[in-house]
Amino acid sequence: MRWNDLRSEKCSLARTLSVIGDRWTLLVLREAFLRVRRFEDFQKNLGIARRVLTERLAHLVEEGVLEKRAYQERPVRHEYRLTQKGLDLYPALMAMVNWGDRHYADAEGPPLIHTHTSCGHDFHTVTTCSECGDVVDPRAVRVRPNVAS
Amino acid sequence: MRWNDLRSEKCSLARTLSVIGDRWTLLVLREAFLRVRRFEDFQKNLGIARRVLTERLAHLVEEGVLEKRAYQERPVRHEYRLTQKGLDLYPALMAMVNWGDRHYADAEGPPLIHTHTSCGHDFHTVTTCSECGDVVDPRAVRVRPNVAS
DNA sequence: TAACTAAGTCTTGAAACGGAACTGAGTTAA
DNA sequence: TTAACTCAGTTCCGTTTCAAGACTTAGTTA
Repeated sequence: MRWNDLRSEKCSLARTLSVIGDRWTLLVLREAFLRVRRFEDFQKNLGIARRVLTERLAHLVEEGVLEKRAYQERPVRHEYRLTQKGLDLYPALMAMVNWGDRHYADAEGPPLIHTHTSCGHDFHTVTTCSECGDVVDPRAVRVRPNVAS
Repeated sequence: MRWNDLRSEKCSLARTLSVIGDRWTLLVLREAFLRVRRFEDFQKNLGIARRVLTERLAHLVEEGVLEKRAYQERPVRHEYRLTQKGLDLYPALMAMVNWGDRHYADAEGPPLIHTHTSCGHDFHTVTTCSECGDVVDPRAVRVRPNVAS
């Protein structure tokens, strides 16, 4: 299976992976969530090959995850900002951060502390059921194909 | 940056990606969550190159995400099962599935329907704050380095 | 005029991948 | 009791992608 085939799979995970499913893209998005916006800054922070960065940014723009806009003319310089669709990836990123925090933190604890400004506390994300609000245990989930589709 | 360097980054996302950060690994885990356990079944369902599958399964076993156990002797045959650490990846997988459902579903809706057996409803996951229980908006989060670490 | 900056593009050798054939231990069918 | 089959890999080879670093372009500052 090739990258482009992923997009046409009847699977939302595969479709998501066709957009963000490689290591560099996720790290680019990490930087974007940390408010990095410029090519040079992405490149310096990540040590990514410039050609690969060019290609990944273009792909994310094409998919509507990032928006490219000029922040000055003469010379024209662009920045890359998360769109709403990009912000919607936050739960996925945070779920991975949480897993890393839980299973790969060193003795001093996780590398970053997250504060929820609306309640004022340091926090981590919790994955709950949209219907009953309880924490979701994967063993309590059954899956069936959507017959309509 | 090479794959192995990711592991030693002071970033939980990078560390997580060093384990599950490539397209095939995530698809292998999708199958595992759908209760696939055998080499041949992973291979057939995914169309993955056998060498790549061998390598990914070994890596996931090494990291403690999957457990390899014999399900018969004579001839010895093994199966791969999610460990608790593997099950802990459920929020990450589901967050990606949700994003795909939201942004890439076709007219008939998402490919799969998930039912929460403990409340009986079809559902999707919601990412909430561990402290106040509200849905987390990324714009309401501030991040700081863990000074202890 | 010279150095500098941002945002790329180009080149080259190394690593990873896809596809398909091959292996080996044991089992079932003729 | 040989032939075909199954599962779980391993090997080989040509193609694709990647890493690293040099080069380019448009305009700015010293």
